[in-house]
Amino acid sequence: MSDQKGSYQQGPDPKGADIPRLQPSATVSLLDPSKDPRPAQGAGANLLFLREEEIRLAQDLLFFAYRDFTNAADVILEELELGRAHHRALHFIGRNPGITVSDLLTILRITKQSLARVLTVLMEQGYVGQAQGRSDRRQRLLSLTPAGQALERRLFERQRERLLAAYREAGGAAVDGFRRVMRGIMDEQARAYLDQSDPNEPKAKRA
Amino acid sequence: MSDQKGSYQQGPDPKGADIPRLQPSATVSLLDPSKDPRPAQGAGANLLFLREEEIRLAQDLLFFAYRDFTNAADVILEELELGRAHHRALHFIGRNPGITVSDLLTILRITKQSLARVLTVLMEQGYVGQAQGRSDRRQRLLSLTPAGQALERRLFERQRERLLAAYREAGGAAVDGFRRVMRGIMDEQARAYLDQSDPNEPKAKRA
DNA sequence: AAAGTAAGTCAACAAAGCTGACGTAATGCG
DNA sequence: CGCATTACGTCAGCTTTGTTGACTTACTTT
Repeated sequence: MSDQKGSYQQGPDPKGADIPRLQPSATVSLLDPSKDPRPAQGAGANLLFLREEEIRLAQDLLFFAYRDFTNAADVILEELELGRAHHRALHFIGRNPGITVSDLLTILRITKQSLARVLTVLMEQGYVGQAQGRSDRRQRLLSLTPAGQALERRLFERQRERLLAAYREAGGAAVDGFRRVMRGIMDEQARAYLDQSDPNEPKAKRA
Repeated sequence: MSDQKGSYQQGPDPKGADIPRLQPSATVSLLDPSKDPRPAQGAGANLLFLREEEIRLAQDLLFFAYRDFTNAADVILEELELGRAHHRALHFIGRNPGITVSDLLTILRITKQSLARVLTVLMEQGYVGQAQGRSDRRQRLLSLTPAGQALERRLFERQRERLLAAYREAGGAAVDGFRRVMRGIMDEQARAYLDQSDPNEPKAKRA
């Protein structure tokens, strides 16, 4: 532990080289509880503390959670010389077998040319297969080959571990809250996609 | 507890506009409930459905929520010819005034060279200022100028709207769950950073 | 005085977006 | 039928943001 980062010297440093422990002065000034503008309202039972700091914390949460979650699969991707873009395509094709190219584009919100780059590789390597649309033969219906399913599963397992641990730690009620908030953050379009994609949630089953 | 988000009607086809409505057959086959491997465990009232589908849903949630959340600030960034990387730097400098370059690097997990690129612009445009470290004069302590604070606030407001709406919709309990799960997803290092950064939260961890 | 550390910088390269311009089937409609 | 439209593919070039590697310049530490 020869290298003390910065000029802080306080207590037992848990891990020499990881966490930037910022100057307490700086940090504290930012979060000074004495200037907590929280109004002392006594309305409903579960009132929200919609202070600025709460929102800023959420920004942090999204950044770190997303970063580390996506990162979980990188080890595998690297050894196969694939990138995250490939993983994303694999994921959504796996979740929507028989999806058309244009539908996939709409989900990913990237251009045809960007998708082509990853799709070409995935097909060349035998992870994704095409089939001509039955009703519209211009369409190319995408799906995972057995190899693609296997790869997707390997990638999935890595992320699953993380999620599982987080879910266990947080508890079932928290998981429900997590889902609700995440849904609320995304666009209406994405919410609609999820509703339609998961026949469990929308209790409207059809034939 | 289940949030009945209303059902979508199958009426006119979703052409062009937004959501790719996938072939029901394809979707359903993926989510066949008949092969639900959910174990009949009895660990308390709120047992978790740790089925595969739940985890895969979370993958979707993270993708869409992160995408749309970060996207919220893009309009402003674009007119200033800045990118998301600039926003990230601005955010973390704003949240940690007086942060050193190396601490910022640790938080962002990028290289010095990558950071230099955005930091140079931010300083040239007068959004970020430097100060020599007092105890260690090699350090450059970064902080937002008034202009930087103003810009950061503009960006913040856009994201805030989204979060606020999501928080209101989901309710206070859900927000707490959201935070817990998000914390659980990220690395220990990131959790430690958050704990140390926010003197409110850090309490006895994990029961 | 020597070694190590914080920060800056040049140069080259990679991943994954983007726009623009076309080409080719297949579909749909007047 | 014939022509416009649509779904998909592809070439070419550019942008953003990340990476290595190789130094340099100040300080600090030993």
